[in-house]
Amino acid sequence: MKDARPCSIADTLALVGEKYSLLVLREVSLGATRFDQLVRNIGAPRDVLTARLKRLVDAGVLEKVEYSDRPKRYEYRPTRAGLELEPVLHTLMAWGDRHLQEGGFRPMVLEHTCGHELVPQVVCRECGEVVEHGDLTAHPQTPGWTATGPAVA
Amino acid sequence: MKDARPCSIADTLALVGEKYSLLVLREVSLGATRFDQLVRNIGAPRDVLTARLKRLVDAGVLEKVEYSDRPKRYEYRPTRAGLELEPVLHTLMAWGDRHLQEGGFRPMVLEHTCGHELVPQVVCRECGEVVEHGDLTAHPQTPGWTATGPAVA
DNA sequence: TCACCGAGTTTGTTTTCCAAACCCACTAGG
DNA sequence: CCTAGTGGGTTTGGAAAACAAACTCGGTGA
Repeated sequence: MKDARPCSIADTLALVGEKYSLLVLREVSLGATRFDQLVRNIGAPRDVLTARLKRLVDAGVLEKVEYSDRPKRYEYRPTRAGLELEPVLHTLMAWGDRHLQEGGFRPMVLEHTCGHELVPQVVCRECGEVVEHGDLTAHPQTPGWTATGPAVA
Repeated sequence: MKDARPCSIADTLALVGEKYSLLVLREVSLGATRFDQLVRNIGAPRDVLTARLKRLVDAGVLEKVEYSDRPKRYEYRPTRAGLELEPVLHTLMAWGDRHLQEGGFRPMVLEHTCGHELVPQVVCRECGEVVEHGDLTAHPQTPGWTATGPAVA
């Protein structure tokens, strides 16, 4: 991954894009914050999960909190930054619900305080409109890069 | 990944969550649709990229389009389903811009048709409110599962 | 005393990733 | 004709990561 386009999507994925990392975020958001719960609910190998948790804690997305000494036991809670990844989870869920669940099967429904089932939608903060592909123009800010690739190549 | 929570987030990630897959979507959304462009702009090994493209085509997220016979050459275009993954990219970008780019460095700015820089936000489609963590309640629809794990364990 | 629990760590094997080199069809230049 | 270059891959061989299962450690409860 050298000489690639500088991009905050790639940078974010470098932190939370490894296998299981976003599922860890899903679990801690739902309140399953302990190691064995994570192993069971995600189905990840324990050693891999250990590595992911360490990385997420180091990145400031989770914090390791002692919930018992004697024996020492810890749980993993989402930080503010961690909770702010929920929009990513919601857009992934929305896409899966729309394109993957044949027959309308849904394993989980999130209810919004407004009383309805949550159907997440991305809007422009400025004008409030739903963001469509055709409504966007890319402006590269890195010398040598254009929207479709390196300018000097 | 056996016996894990049934979940459309996990299902979606199983399709597009492997390393580089979402970056491929980023590139084709920006108009870089050819193999060598993808290799250069993403920085992925060619054989891995080949595997990802095949998977994304099989999943119906990309389509392989001939743009020249003699010599046969193909490009990869996002399908409608592929373009509908853009909200995922936008929320990843928003998080990275907010938490990762110290000093305000930005490699790319997306301009919305409203004339402002795009700052993506997830809202509830029903009421239009910005979705916050505390405003959600999970309703499991799978027998044996609750919000925090298996009910029968 | 013995079984059990949570939270990992260790072990040995299977997969995947990776960079570099190579291949093939074709085009352009000399 | 010979050679170089381009686009879109495939092949090769070694390094890294994932995986399941077994094990460890501190402590509890019967």
